[in-house]
Parts: sequence; structure tokens; C-alpha cells
Amino acid sequence: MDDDVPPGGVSRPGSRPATMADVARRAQVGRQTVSNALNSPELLRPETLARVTAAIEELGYRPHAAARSLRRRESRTIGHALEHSAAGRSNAVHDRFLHALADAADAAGHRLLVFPVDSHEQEIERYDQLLREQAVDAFVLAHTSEADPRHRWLHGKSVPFAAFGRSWGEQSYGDWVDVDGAAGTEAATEHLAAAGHRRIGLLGWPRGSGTGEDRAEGWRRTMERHGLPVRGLRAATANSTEEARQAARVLLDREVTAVVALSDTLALGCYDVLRERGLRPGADVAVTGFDDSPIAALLDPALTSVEQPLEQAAKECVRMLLARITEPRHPYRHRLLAPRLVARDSSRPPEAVAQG
Amino acid sequence: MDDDVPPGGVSRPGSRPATMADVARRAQVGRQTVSNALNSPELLRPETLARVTAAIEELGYRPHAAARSLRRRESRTIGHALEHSAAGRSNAVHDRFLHALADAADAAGHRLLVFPVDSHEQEIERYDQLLREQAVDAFVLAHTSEADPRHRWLHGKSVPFAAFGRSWGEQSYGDWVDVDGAAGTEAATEHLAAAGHRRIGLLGWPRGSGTGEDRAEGWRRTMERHGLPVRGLRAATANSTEEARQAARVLLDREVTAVVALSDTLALGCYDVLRERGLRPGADVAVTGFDDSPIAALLDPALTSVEQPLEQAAKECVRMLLARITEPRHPYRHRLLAPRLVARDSSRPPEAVAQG
DNA sequence: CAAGGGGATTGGATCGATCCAATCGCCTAT
DNA sequence: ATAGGCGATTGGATCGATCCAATCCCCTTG
Repeated sequence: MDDDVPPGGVSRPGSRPATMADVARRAQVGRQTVSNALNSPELLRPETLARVTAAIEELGYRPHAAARSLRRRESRTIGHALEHSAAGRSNAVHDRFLHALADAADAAGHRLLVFPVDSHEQEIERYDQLLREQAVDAFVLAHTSEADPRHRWLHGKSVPFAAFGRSWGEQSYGDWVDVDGAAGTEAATEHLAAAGHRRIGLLGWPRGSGTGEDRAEGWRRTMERHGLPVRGLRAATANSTEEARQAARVLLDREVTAVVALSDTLALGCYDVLRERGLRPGADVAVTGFDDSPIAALLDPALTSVEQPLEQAAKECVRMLLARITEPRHPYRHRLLAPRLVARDSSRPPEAVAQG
Repeated sequence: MDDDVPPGGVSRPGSRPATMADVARRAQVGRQTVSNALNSPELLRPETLARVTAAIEELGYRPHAAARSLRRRESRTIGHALEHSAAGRSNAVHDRFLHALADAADAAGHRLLVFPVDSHEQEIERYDQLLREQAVDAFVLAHTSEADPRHRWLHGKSVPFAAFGRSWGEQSYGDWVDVDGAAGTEAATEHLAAAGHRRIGLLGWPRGSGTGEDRAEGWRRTMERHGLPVRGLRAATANSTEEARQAARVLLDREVTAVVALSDTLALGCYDVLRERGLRPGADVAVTGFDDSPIAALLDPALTSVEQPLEQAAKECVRMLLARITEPRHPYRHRLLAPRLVARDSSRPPEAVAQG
């Protein structure tokens, strides 16, 4: 009873995992034939293949990862840095992306190695170490920034990589996937306009951040398309709570009937200010957020938000990575994914505000 | 300019990473001497060591991970499963733990391999595969449950592992670290009692969950120590928002002046109900949460919560793991860590309620 | 002066899977 | 009947680092 039969085969406690030679012996074939059974089954006569496969099954054989890496000169492992978030505060979006990345890498038959980093510089240092150890074949980047040194470095070394987050700089290296933030706020703004809102404020970040400008643009162009005013309806704030509230107060003073916030956190600040003034989010002033973080559904009223297709993004990153490994010289690929608006009560009761 | 000099040494584009033989040649020594320089430097004469070290530096040499694993029969890699959270909803606590684990593993010179799983059964299946591939030496478990099949399986195979989360069952296998939930709610309850509260309600989960009972116990014993009533002051709910609100209503009907919630999510539900009744969290009824999730600091008023020492927990897991690898037959070790109360405005203005 | 001894250094064998080139077996075409 | 051809199968060499045992060097001791 101590000696469970594992899913894939027999195992006597204390016995070393089966090797290729063991399988060959049992199947009465040469070692190379076992290797072929795994890597080029079409070379084997069906009956030989069956015999080898049976032996593999019976012994619960799996190729020794290190031995395989050594000979093949590839690790089938993807590296991914975990940013040491300063305040110990975790990033829900990246966390979901990470899970999705683990799925995607796994589905593609690759291992995922994660390691901590403090800064882009240190991240590059770790890239270098891992590459010299030949512990990874490629990297997936996240938290891309404006003048991100990682792309250039990896490009210079011809290391396959894919980034989640576009390269904002003029000169861009590398494959990337990103979420179309503008399309997200466009959907949110459109949703509000369709409900009859005319004075729709934007609660965002200071000018200059790539993500911020991208998302803001979706609001601006939708407002213009509908012939709605934008002047004075854009308030900026760093992401601290108190500042967010201050910015929200400014917007409400301009008598907006709806607010498009560029993050759920900002939307939460907006909720606070509404309540502080005796107004009810949703009923009196509509609010939308961004990221569809866990709190969105928990808030009262539940917050309409824009959900990023992170599973798809991770899959696409891995797909690009594999393509890059196969065709190292192919021109860099980019892909924007459309996010999805999740309508909830914070933007719902249109009848209460439809007098726009 | 395309040819940056990496932190650790020279690299001509297209050149394969240096091997031990390269270093030996350059340092005018045998291969084994290079190996000794890395693994048993005390065997070398200082001047030889210096020569080898210099060559290593100049070539930017790092041992090939796979070759080393193959020969040493150990991967210096820790495996860790990422649970495929059903609703795509991520778990902030586990996310922080994961970051801390990456740090701890790294600090101990180990790699961290993550892989996705759907269930404990599938997780065991993946353990088995990784072990047969000899891709990992050990595992760190999270999300432990009552009758967790993983401990027994790993124990049966004599695989080193450490769990974050105690083994609740009668028969317990394996090393573990856990956070002392009772001590956490005890601190919260004590904090409220010290502020003069006498009717302190508990907002928790249905009986039977290990974590829930543990945390509830801290409240119960603190109340009893102070001679305060507990009957009727404990409300249970599954973790859905609406149910949480319902349970909070029950508590408030019993005229509590403070609520100890067993999670920040539950505390949030409590906030909602207070507002629904025109009461202000903190000012009218004190509230504490658990986990110190990102929203705690963002709420208005900021939520007093119990912070779990996840960095310490991860460090301890790794420490136990290494000890287990060194001494496989040592009796299993367990460790409870004390959490820390983070007092914020939701439990502060004591003067307003001190008439208890 | 030769033998002894211990620290420093070395080459050969090995870990397990894959690459390569060679061989084997069998069927067809001459 | 034999050469030719092709599909199937095989052993030997190799990837890079480490284990092991042997050797080397230099200094002490009988």
C-alpha cells in the first residue's frame, strides 16, 4: 500500500527511473530504436513500434530531461522573470497572465522556469546567466516599459523572445503581443454613450505613460465620433488612492454623468468620492473600470470593467516564440488583441440617467 | 554596438558558450582542476585558483546546467504547481507566496519550475512525470486540503517536499509551514477589545474548513479570555459576495459594534451592508479583515487586516526542503508563523465607539 | 641518498539520450 | 541466381561536467 502504481507504469521503491537501455532490453531492440520510437515513429515497423511502446508503458519510462537537453542542445524551457513588486503588492493582471503562460507553455510541451528580479538591469543579468548555463531556450517578457533595455539586449544576442506588452520606443525589437487598450476604453465609452450619457469623464494617469495614452485614446476618439465634448473631462492621477479620489472630485465637479476609469483601482476611488457626496455609483453616476480584477465583481454595485484576454495573450506569446525558434530570421511579428467589456451594475440602470 | 559586453564576460555573437575545456585550456590546467575550482576550491593552490578564476571570468563561463544535472543526478530545481483557478480569478495570497518562493529558491541557488494543474490528482500525475524525467529534485505544495492525496503519494515515493499549509488530517506526512490563523484573529480581536468593543462579531465560513476553524478559534478564545459573549455572534457564509452580505446583515442585527472578518473579501461585504444601513465602517462599526490583500489599503476607510508573513513562509519551505534533501530520514518538521496585524482606519477612531 | 608521504593535479570512464554512418534483411529487377 | 535498392535496425561517438583512481611534484625523514 506504500507502493502505489503511478499512472504511467510500475515503480519499485528505491529503483532508479528506467533508462532507454532498460526499455531496449525489454523490447528486444537496440537503443536507437527506442529513441526512434519516441522521435521518429514513422521509421519503425508498426509491430516493432508496438513492442517498444508497450515496454515504455510497462516501465513507465520518460526520457531523462537533462540527458536530452545535453545532447540536443536545447532545454525546451522558457524563462520568465517575476518582478519583485516593490510594495509587496501583487499585480492581479500579471498573476493571471502567469497562470495562462504556464498553461500555454505546458500545452506546447515546454517547461516554464521563473526567477525573481528587481530591475530590468538585473533581469538582463539573469538572462545572461541562464543562457550561459543553457538552462532556457527563450524568454517571455512582461512589464515592458518605454526605453526597455531588454529587447535590444536579447535581439543583439539573437535570443528568441516574445513580450507581453508592446515596444513603445521608436526602434522596436522583438515579437510582441499586447491588449488593445484603446479598443477597451472605446467599448466602455461606446457602452456609456449608447445608454445616453453625454458628459463622460476620463479618469486616467498622467500623460506620458504608453498604456495610459493608449487607453485614453479610445475614449477620446469615441467621444469625438459621437460629437461629445472632451475638453476638461480628462483627469489624471498617479495610482495612489488619495490622489485618485482627488482627481475623481475634479471630474464630478465638471458634472459628468459617467466616468471611464483606466483601472479598477481608479474606479474604486471614484466610488468613494461618489459616496462621499451622497451619490450612488451606477444609479447616479455610471462608472467603468479596466482589467476586470477580482474586486470588480465584488464591489457593490458590481463594477463594469474591461477584461483583458490574457489566456489568449499567453498562448500567442508562446506561439510566436516557437515560430521564432523555428525561423530565427523571420521579420518580427506583432499582435494586438481585443479586450472584452464586462457590463455590470455600475453602468447599468440606464433608465435612471437616460435623460443625458 | 550590436555586440554588448555582458556583465559576466566576453561574447562574440554566434560563438557557443564557453565550456570547461575552454577554461582549462586558457588557464593552462586540466579539466578536473576547473571543476575543482568551482566545487572544491580548497583543493587548489591559491595561485592556481586565481588563474582558473580569472579564465572563468574572462570567458564568462557558467557550467552547463543539463550536463551538470546528468552527472550529478540532481537538477537543483524545485517544482511548484499553479492551480488552474476555476473562475480565472486569481488568488492574491498565493501570488505573493509564489513571488516569495521564487526569491527563496533563487537565494538557495535552486531553480523554480512551475506547471499548471487542474486537480490534486492531475498534480500527482505531473509530479510523477517530472520525477521520471528527473527534471526536479523536490516540490513545494500549496493549496493543501483536508484529505490531500499529495502528501501520502510523495511520502510513499520518498520525494522531498514541503507544504505551505498544514496537513489537517489525522495521519500527516511531510514537512510544512503554515500561518497561525488563530493568532491572527486573536490579534485582531484583542485590538478591538482594547478599543473598548464588547460585542465583536465573527464573519466566517461554514464549519468544517480547516483554515476557517483555525481562524475562528482565535476570536473565540480571545473573547472568552475577556469574558465577552460569543453566542450568536458568529455568522458563516460561503465566499460569494451576496452570501457574505447576508451573513453580515445577520451580525449587525445582533447589534455588534465590531466585526472580525476572516477574509478581506468578507470584510468588503460587511462594508457594503454598513453603508446600505447608513453606517460608516470604522466610525460606527469597526471592521477587520484577513490577508491584507491589495484592496485593504485601497478601501475607504482603509481596512485593518492581518498580514501573512509569506516571505518568511516561503523561505522556511525552502529551508526545510534543503534540510530534507540532506537528511531524508529526519522526522518531519512543522512550523507555525505568526501573522501581523496592520491597523488602519476601519478599526481606528476608538473615541467614537469606546462607550462599549 | 633513497624511500616515504601528502597535497595538487590529471586523464579516463561515466551519466542518458541522440547524431551519424554502417549494417542487416528482404524484395525486385536484370 | 545475383546485383541493386530501400526500409528497418544497429553500435559507436558525442554532448559537458563530475566521479574515481592514478600520477606527479616537492618536501621531509630514516
